[in-house]
Amino acid sequence: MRKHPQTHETHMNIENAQVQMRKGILEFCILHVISRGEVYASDMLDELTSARIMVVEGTLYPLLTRLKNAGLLDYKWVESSSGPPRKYYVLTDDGKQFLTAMQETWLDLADSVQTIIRKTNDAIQTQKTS
Amino acid sequence: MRKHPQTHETHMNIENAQVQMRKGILEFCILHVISRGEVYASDMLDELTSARIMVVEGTLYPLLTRLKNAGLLDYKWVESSSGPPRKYYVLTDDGKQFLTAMQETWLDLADSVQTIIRKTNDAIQTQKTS
DNA sequence: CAAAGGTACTTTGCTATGCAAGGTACTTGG
DNA sequence: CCAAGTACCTTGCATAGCAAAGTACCTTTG
Repeated sequence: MRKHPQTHETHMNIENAQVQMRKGILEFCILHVISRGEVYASDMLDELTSARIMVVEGTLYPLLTRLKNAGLLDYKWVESSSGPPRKYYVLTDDGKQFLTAMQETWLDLADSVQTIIRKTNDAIQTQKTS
Repeated sequence: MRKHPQTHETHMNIENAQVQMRKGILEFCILHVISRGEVYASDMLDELTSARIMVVEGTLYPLLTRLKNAGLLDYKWVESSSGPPRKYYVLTDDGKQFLTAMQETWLDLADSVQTIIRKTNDAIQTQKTS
């Protein structure tokens, strides 16, 4: 059964654009937070929220599972004095290496976007003075 | 009864991470390039490639269609002296407004990530001096 | 004009992944 | 036992990047 005609219906609003922009960067940010020392999911949620990077459970848990399966993370169960046990995560050696590579990617990307923005500003200046 | 963990087989390599990071930012970069003046797809590919933002036809054309359908872009056909006619794109007023909002989103995001990176560096310094 | 080659735009099928919502499981206190 | 709190997990869907294949138009060459 064929799908709808190719309407490309979208939710092209700024909220959705923000969601799209965050994609892929979450992974980087989470590795960063874990790199500082053992943390469990709620710690990460707090950390990221305080840095204004919105992330929810339904995103975080599958992501942690993927990173664990990829060998970038390891965890141990730790009893809590007030509730169920928690999974405390740490980076593996592969994870540390991966984080370094991602940081380079991020810095390159941020630089590239800065280049785009600057070129636009240059173009506007040229228009004004001509 | 706890179920078995799900496998979540992934391609957790740095190339894929780079792809993920670019998502959502492409839209912003393309709006930027178009904001400078009328361009057609090959112009955009050249511009973005020269800023080291990799993008291919299979990504660009559907994205342009989405942006057009969302009312952010408009285009006109222009004859070429050497080949088939080209679609020259411009931003609509909505598109300009949207670009402004996206730029704010980008700057916020870049700042948030910078905060994360700085906090990690602070944590490492504290570890060393303790 | 027919074939070949170049340029430009489009579509298909697949995959990854964010997310809302709902579910499972353990602990403590009444 | 039941209710509330905390923590971790799963399901189902939508978005969007991408490789590759397809369509269409134009120019050049014989």
